[in-house]
Formats: sequence, C-alpha cells, structure tokens
Amino acid sequence: MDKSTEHRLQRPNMKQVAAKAGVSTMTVSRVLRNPDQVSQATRVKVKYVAKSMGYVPNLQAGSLSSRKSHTVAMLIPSLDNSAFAQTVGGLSQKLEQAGYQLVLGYTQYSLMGEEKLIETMLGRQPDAMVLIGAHHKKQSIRSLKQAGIPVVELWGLPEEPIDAAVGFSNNESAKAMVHYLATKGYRQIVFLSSSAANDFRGELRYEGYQEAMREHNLTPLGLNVGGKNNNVASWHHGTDAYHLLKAITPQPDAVFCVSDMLAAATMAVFTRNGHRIPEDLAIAGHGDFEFSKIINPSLTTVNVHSFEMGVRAAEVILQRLELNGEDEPSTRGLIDLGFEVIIRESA
Amino acid sequence: MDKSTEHRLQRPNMKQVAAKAGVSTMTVSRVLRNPDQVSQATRVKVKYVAKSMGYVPNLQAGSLSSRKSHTVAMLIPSLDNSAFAQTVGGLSQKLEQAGYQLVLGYTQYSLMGEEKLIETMLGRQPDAMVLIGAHHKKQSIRSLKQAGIPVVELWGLPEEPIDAAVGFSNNESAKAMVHYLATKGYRQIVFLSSSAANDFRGELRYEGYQEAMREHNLTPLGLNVGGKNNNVASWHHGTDAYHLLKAITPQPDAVFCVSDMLAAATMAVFTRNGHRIPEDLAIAGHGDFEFSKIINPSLTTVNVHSFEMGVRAAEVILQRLELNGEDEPSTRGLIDLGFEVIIRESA
DNA sequence: GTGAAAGCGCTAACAA
DNA sequence: TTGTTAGCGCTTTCAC
Repeated sequence: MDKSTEHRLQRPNMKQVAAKAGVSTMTVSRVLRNPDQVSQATRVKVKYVAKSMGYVPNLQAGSLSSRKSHTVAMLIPSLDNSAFAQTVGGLSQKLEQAGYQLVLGYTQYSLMGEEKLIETMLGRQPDAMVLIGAHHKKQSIRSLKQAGIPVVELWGLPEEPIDAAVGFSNNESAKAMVHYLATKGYRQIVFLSSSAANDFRGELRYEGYQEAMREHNLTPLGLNVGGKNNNVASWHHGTDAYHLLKAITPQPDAVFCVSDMLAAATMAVFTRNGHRIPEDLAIAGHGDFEFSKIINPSLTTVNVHSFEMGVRAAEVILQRLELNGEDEPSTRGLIDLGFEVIIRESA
Repeated sequence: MDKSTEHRLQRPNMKQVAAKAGVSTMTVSRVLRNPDQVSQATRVKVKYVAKSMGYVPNLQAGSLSSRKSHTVAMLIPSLDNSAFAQTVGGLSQKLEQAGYQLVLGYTQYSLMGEEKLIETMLGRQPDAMVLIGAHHKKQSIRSLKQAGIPVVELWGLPEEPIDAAVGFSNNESAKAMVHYLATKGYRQIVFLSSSAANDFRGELRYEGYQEAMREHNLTPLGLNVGGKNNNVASWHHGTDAYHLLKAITPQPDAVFCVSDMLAAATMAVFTRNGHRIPEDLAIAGHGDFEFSKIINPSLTTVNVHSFEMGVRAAEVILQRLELNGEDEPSTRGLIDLGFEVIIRESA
C-alpha cells in the first residue's frame, strides 16, 4: 500500500482518487478544473470515484501551485452597522457569480490593528483586497502596493487612492444635508456623533457640516457621545445624547447625526420624553439604513448607495483580474457614486 | 542569481529572506513562529531583513505543510439581520484572542447552496466550522464528519448534533412568548412570519406557537408575508403585514412576529395608520435585536443570548482544538443557553 | 487525451 | 542553536 494511503482513511487526496480511478493525478485535476480536456469515459469514472470517496480538493495546495486563490479579502470595521452589511452584500453577490469567494476580516474587536490584519490577510494570498475608508497607515499602503493585487477603497474618495476607489464625498454629503436644513429654516443645527476610533468618515462629515454652517452664517456646534467603544453602541447613546442636547443654550432646533443609527436612537429618546419630531426638534441622519424609511417618524437622511458600492467594487476587481496586469485598467482611480438627500418626516 | 530570485522583486519568499540574512529557511521560519528557539543575534538580524524586504509569509504554504490553518469557517445566512451579527462578534472576538481568524461564508445571495459552500469552505482547510441552524443535508453532514474537525451548530438544539451545538429551543422560546401573551389576556394572537427559504428556526417557532395556543384553548393562525427573497426584506414587509392583518376576522389583538425586524416593521405601519400599540394591537418579536429596546414603543421580545452564543461556540472550538483529538471532549453535544422573555411596552 | 517530472513556499522530523 | 532532507497536495510545463 502506498505510504501516503496507509494512515488516513479520512480526507482522501488527489493521488488516492487517481489511484482508485486508474489514472494520473493530472487527469483528476483536469476533470475538476477543465473537464473539456478529458474524454467522456474517464471524466465520468473519475467523477464517480471522487464522489464515492468523498474527495474534497485542497484549495490551499491548488492555489499555492496556481498562484490564484479565487478569494477576495475585505476588511470591515463592524457588522453591527447595517450600512456596511449592504456593501458586503453587493460585493459578495457579484463576486460569487464570477467564482470568487469573499473572505471577511472583521476588525471591530480586533486586538490586532488594521496594519497587522492586512498582513495576515495578504498572507492568505487573496486575489484582491477591499478596504473601508480612505485613510490607512503608510506601512499598510506599502504592503498593499507590494502585493501587486487590485485594491479597492470604499466609502470615501481618497486623495491618493492606493489603486482604485468607489465611494462618495463625506464632506459634500454632509454639506448637502446642512444646506437642506438651513434652507428649511433651521438655525440651531447641532452635529452629533458617537466617537468611533479611526472614524475618518465621520470627521469628514463634521468638517463638511462646519463649512456649510459658516456659509449660511450659522454657528457650528459639534457634540459627541460615547467614546469607549466604537459606534457599535450607537443605540445606547440616545440617552447620553438627550442629556447633552438638553444642556445647550439656546436649544437646538435641529440635530444632524453622523449616522442613521445614532439618529434613530436620538429620535427615540426625544419622542419618549414627550418631544415632537420634527416640530420641537428636527433630526437628520446619514446613510439611509434599512430601517430609516419605516421608523416613525421616518428619517430624513443621505443615501450613499451602499449596496451599489459593493457591486461596483466587484466590477472593478473583476475587470482588473481579467486583464491580469497586461493592460492598463480602464477604470482608473476614483469612482464617485455621489449621494442623495432623502427628505422624509423627521426634518 | 538564484532562479527563484530573478523575476520577482515583489513578494519575496522565505528562501530569499534566508539568503539575504545568511541563514537557512528553517531559521527564518523559527524566527516567525518560535522566536525563542533562535539566538538573539540571528533573530534580530532576520527580523530586520524580513521587514526591510517587506516579507509577508505565505500562510497557505505554511498551513499546507503544518496542516493547521489557524482559521475557523463560519456560514451565515445573512448579515442584514443584526441577530447573527452579534453572534459573529462574540465568536470572532474570542477566536482572535487565541490566534484564530474567522472566515465568513455569506450564503444569502449565494448561487451555490449550503452544500456546495461547505465543500468550498472545507477545501480551504479550516481548523473548525461553525454553522447556523440545526438542519443540514445528509451530504453536508457526511462531508463535515469526514473532515474530522470540530463543528458547532448555532441557534438551535439539533436532535442529532453533528458534533457540538450551542443554542436554545426555538420551540420553547416561542411557547414562552405565547404563554406570556395569553396570560396577559390576549386572545386573538396571530403568528406573523416573513417566509425565508430554509428558515427552519422560524418553523420551529411557529410550531411552538401553535402548541402553546392549543394549550390555552386558543385558535392558532399563522400569516406569512414576502416570499421571494429571504428575510432581508423584512423591513418592507410591514405594509403587506398591515393589509393581511386588517383582512382578518375577528381582528387580532396581538401579533407575535418571527423576528424583531418584522415586528418593528409591522409596528411602524400600524402606528403610522393611527393604531395605538399595545392598546389597539399588541406586538411581540423574537431575538431582542439592538434596536428593540430603543424604538418607540419598546419591543416585547425574547432574548436568545446572541452574543454569548458566539463566545461559547469559540470556547467549545478552542477546547477541542487544544486536546487535538487525543481525548474525548468534555463539552459533549448540546449546550442550551436558554432564553428570556423580555417584557417591554409593545405587548 | 493523458502522463511524468518539477516545483509552488513552507514546516516536521531529524541531524549536527 | 542551526541546518538538511523530505514532503504537504496540487498544478504547471512539456512530453507522448
């Protein structure tokens, strides 16, 4: 008995399948990968043998050899936030159609920083990498570039994209909301955020808010709740927000929240305390989450094409993977998907 | 120049690092994996060289050789549902502390079925596998068992667990809610679900609901909205639910929804149409999602320890991985985490 | 249409 | 403490 066969009844390998089918490993490999190159007879036989043995090809070995993992890595800060969930959905859906599998790196509670996680992910040899955000450490950018794979940054428009980027201007989207609120007659518009570590997108929105306020000759005021954890805890920040906002003089007539999550939480607390939305206080969010249109009152917010971002990212990746470095990609640099101010009941 | 060196300035491999540092590949390997086995001097030198070359170890090659991927695969039906997000969080957090990385398989929009996805995942040689639900195809179970790795089923209590399981009884949890509602005086209690393909957990809750209704001499009535897609679209099902429920005679005085998501959507529509919750209609959910305590009115629901499930699953996995098949695992079979009926304002 | 040889980049097991 | 040898399971390349 072949040495490799003797002590592993479980997990047969290609060699064992080949032996049992009376062919070489190459033929087995072809049956799995390029069935057309194999005659009908052997194809059927090999398939039967493989199935009967419960053969599961070792993809690690395969990609070590072929230098293609058919895997795309994505790093996201959090899953609790339904905003990213949509993007992941769009990306995953499109990639799977093309035979690629999405490997999610979940950084939220990570003990390793983004830098370390990127290294680990790259070590698994993904064919492409997707990141949320436009701000990354120099070392990370260097690693990513050296990896020589397509890299797509999402949810922002970096000044110097590592490779490609699909997103929108967080500065402009915030500005647009402030313009709407100011035009609607609100004057004491407060910006409310729940401090997330490395939430550069939130900061950009805050800057946009400030700029727009000044353009309307209004005084900007930024408030922050939470601070320990990331914005996971947004739902719990409603109460903090209430106390913070009630302590302000003069009382705000509108609150612009950094995300719909925080907006919904804030709205709930105010409603619970007998305030009418938007009559006593207008509340606006950012992101147009799933629940935003159905809560009561429905939330005025900014839609940022979350799902579409994932789809476009996948398209960019697939295109780059296809031309395989031979040609210059036609989808250069930034893809700006824009945004829409969605006017509903809350403001 | 070494053949392997000549045409790849990018992505140096261990051999190149070893050459530049004047040591063997084994020494480089040790520096990365067991630094203690290497002298201070060489360790420093190798680390320096590796860093300067931007060396990223190929984990696929490593795990091919060592037969450990330090990876745990998890298959989830959806991300949009914040219930699973919590479980993923708990699992991921605990696993990372132990040096394992979670690889998420996102089946929602998958073209491949669970069976096919399990094969693919197993092909990537995870050290363990986590599944949602207690119902799987025979072929899947066979593959899983043959893989010889720890398998944990979540969110249910299978009669015959593949390996281990951490969850609660969906039947009992639904019963408990009906008991509460019936005891509170509600009589026309309708069960509302949004049909998800393969949502066995939802079906078990429906059965529990029916049994409990009969115990109270009440007439069960199950209604279903949606049907095309999975429960992703729950938020949009509110409107359908409204029409369905309004068409019933006699009018229900309580609605028990298969998930908090659907409950929130239903509640929103009824509120919007001028109905008072719970005076005109009581609404209860299942799952105790993040938003459930802050929406208005707050949602009466069943808490199923979603986060804790992930943590316990990780513990079970780590324990089994440590004893490495040498001993019988002490955490046998099922771990029942139970549930709690959370009484709030909506019912 | 099929097979043999030679690795892919790394680590286990033994030597020294 | 360090190195050598021999694979891990697969695919590439080149024969036939």
